[in-house]
Amino acid sequence: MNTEPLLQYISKYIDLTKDETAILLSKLVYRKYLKGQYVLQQGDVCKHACFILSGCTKTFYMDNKGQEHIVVFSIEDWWASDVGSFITQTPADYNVLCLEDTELIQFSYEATEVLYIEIPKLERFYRKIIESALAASQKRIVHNFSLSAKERYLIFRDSYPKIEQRIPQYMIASYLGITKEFLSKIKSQLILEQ
Amino acid sequence: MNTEPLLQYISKYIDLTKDETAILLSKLVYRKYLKGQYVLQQGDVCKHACFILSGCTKTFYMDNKGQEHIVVFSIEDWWASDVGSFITQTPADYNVLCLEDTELIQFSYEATEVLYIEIPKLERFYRKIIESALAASQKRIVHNFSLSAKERYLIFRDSYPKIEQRIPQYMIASYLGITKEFLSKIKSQLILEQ
DNA sequence: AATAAATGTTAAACTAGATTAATATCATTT
DNA sequence: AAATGATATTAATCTAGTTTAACATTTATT
Repeated sequence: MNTEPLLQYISKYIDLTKDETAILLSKLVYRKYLKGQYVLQQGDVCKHACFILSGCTKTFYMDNKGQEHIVVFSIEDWWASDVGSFITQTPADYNVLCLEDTELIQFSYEATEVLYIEIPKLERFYRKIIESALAASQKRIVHNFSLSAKERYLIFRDSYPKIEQRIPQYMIASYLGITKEFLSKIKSQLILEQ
Repeated sequence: MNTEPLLQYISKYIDLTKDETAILLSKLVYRKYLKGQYVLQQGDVCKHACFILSGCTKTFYMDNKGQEHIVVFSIEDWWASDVGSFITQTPADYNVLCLEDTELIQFSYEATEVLYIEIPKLERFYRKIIESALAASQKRIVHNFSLSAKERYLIFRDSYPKIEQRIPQYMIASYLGITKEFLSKIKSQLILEQ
């Protein structure tokens, strides 16, 4: 497995010695999924936090009316998992599905528990990642309340230009919390405006 | 200051020795606010993570149309701060205002940095808290998309029965992301139904 | 190249929730 | 007990976003 992207990523937060790096890598598992495969299905326990090397996933929730709601898209150098399920080892609320062939590195729950003890620094690393994810999540709640669908779309487009091009429009609508028809309307409006 | 509630709370996640507890307490500051006072104002840097001993705060965001959006209510045994601002030490997006006279324990940013080094176990403690907060925040995003205002109100009422009684209805409406008039309508509907 | 499958657009009718505005209730102060 | 300010209700009108349904376009498959 190509561990460079992960080590690079970790080094932004903490410094690992050679020995520590060796321990870390010995606990990790490489896994490749094909487009259309599930990394996690709601109802199953999320046994791995996954660091994406290549490809793209959507994390979504299927409500009791059978409607799909996309929580987040994940691409290279980011994570895919159901945090709630992973930390409590209880059934997941979310599905993680590959939108492209996807290579990732799995941190199993057991491995993280051991790693936190063997390399306490990793607590700090993981804490920092989760802190930023929480800040982003809270900002999204506020945006959903205070901004119109059009404003939210513009922010999404600016924040994730790379993602927009790789993903069908109806999924972006689901991420924004609107229908595909309405997103289509917004886009044609934007074209008229400029 | 009465440190019992905090120590009790921490002990749910990690075990501290007497020495560690002493170090921890030596870095903390007790602070009392009156009803109506700000613990944090948007634009200021969030210099403290605050553990609430008594009282109640609202964390809210004032949008550019002058509208207030409540992100969270915090009471005894919970935290109040702007995580994003605190971890990056950049200006806050949120305000934290006391809805009652409020006693709290301040963890300054500098103190937490020192404490993480002196008592590495605290990384684990804080990581776990943040993880649950993230899981809760993600669940809220999905709820806001997939549930009607009425369903969201019922979930709020069930999840935070203690909070509902202490807080004016128009603030609960703001937390739910609806107008006070519409919440009023929902409540009268619920009365008719039963 | 032809067909099927997936994705995107348009427009009309509809609804959850917002806005406005008037009135009612409750708590606090004088 | 009257008066003030804060909170809550009700009803009419309005709008952002949904639903339904028909059609258009792009992509993948044979």
